[in-house]
Amino acid sequence: MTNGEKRFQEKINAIQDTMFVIGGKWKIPIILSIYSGNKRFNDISKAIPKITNRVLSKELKHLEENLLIKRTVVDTYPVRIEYALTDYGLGLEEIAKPLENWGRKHKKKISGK
Amino acid sequence: MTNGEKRFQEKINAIQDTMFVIGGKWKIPIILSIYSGNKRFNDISKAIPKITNRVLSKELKHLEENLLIKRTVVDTYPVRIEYALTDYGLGLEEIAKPLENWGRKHKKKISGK
DNA sequence: CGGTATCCTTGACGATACTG
DNA sequence: CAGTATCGTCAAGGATACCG
Repeated sequence: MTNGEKRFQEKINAIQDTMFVIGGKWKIPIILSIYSGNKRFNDISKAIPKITNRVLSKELKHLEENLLIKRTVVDTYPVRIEYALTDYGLGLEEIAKPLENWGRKHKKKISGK
Repeated sequence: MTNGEKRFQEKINAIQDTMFVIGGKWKIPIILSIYSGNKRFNDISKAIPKITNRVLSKELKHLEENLLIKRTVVDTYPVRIEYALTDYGLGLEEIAKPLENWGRKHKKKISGK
């Protein structure tokens, strides 16, 4: 494998790693929902049209495992569960912004303007 | 729907549009492969470990429909087919870079360094 | 060389019901 | 309130063979 090919493979791997973490239909919406102030399971759920409990639950776990969000049990009675972005999770802004900008541009382009 | 909610939905839509175009397992590798100099079907194929003809064929069509690449029939004998990024496709750099950078950071983070 | 055709597997996602 | 459990669907992707 040449040097160029090696750098090429590393690029691909890095991007596919990112895709694994934030890819799929729901991860970014969930992150944005929490980012915009929703803390509790049902609040996040309501903010995202059409997501089901089952899927939300799984995605939250995935995001927690990847250190992007933190789940906290607030010790009131009855207990509340709160989700929050970690500092690390806030770093996603760095990629969310470009993705959003590109999407807006693309829509115009494809719709023929 | 409040104003904040509306902006939130627009953000999500823009990002999901982007994901639709470049999401999935192979689109970015294919784009990078062409970007790095591969023009012909079998060259692109060889540069990307494990991709099958069927999948590559479908993805190339998808990318062409979204105006990111251009397919040209070169009139030699026998004819050659050449793929190239469009100017518009080159604009993907704007999102590929952040995705790559974030992926590298994330790998370190998760592997515990 | 540049693909199609067929068939198959898997995993993401959905619907609905239920629970501590 | 914050999820699980169960069952079902569907599309992305894979394996292999073949074609003009």
